[in-house]
Amino acid sequence: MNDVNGRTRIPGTVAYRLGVLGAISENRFATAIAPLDLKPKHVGLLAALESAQGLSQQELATRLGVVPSLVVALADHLEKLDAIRRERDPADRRRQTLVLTDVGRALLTRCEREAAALDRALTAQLTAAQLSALDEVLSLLAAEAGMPSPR
Amino acid sequence: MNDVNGRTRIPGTVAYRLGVLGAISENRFATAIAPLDLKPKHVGLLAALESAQGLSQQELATRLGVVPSLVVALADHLEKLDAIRRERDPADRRRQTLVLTDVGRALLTRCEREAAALDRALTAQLTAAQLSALDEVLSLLAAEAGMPSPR
DNA sequence: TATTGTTATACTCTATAACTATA
DNA sequence: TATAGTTATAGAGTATAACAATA
Repeated sequence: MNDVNGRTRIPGTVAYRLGVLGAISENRFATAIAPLDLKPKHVGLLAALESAQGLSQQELATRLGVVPSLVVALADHLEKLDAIRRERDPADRRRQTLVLTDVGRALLTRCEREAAALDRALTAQLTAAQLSALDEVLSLLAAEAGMPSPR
Repeated sequence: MNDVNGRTRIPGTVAYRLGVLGAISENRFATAIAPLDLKPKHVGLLAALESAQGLSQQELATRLGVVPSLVVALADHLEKLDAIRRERDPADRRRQTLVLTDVGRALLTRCEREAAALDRALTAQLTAAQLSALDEVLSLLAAEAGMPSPR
């Protein structure tokens, strides 16, 4: 597919194109949510919390594929926005359980709308068949890449 | 496609998945070429130079979608590796034309092999039909995203 | 006066490692 | 002694802005 005369041109590789496209997608999403004072990683944390309320920061770190100290920074910011609350686990007072507040849920909803709009713009030229092929292929690639998932 | 009960879940969006997948791809490529003392952006510059020899640093900055001062840093490093040479344009002595050396071409070839191997690993589970659908869809997405291309 | 390349500087993101408090 | 979270620190990467040389 990318080979010409047995040579693979870098800009034609799936890896290269995914990298560039991914950076553009993330940039656009970051721009869209900037007015909410959120960055993509914050949204990842909120989404992870929504699907599994009351995770500890360590668990979050694993799910998001980041280092625990980064979760601290993300949680600090989200707490300042009243989007989450930290609650001590009574059973083990070292652990802090993060819970989504109403404000956090509302923020997440607004982010979802932005993401949906971005998706529409991005996939505007795709037929329904191409769209479902994309969905399928992204899932296969994600599995192959061992993509950490907040789901 | 990503909507459940009229709600778009962030982790299901094309934008989100492209972002994560792109970051993973870039990381893997970065790891693969680290022994060559190169980063993905260096390879992007080499690839751009190969398809259009003798570009100025300004032109490169535009093609790569980065700021001119970053091209200086990338070119400094590549020059130290003897992968490129800077040549003053005799017609306009402010301009410096970057040219790929034999060392640079050899490095690029090794990067191409790494990229090809990465692609094989990434797309191992895809059928031929899915692979060509992916190719097509990536091109459409790239066009829609206004992806800067070193080609 | 405008443009090319460079340098100086600063900012964002994230990781590593040391530290505190609980266990 | 081990673990959850935090803090302090540092590094990579990249942008902005001031500057020098040339047009």
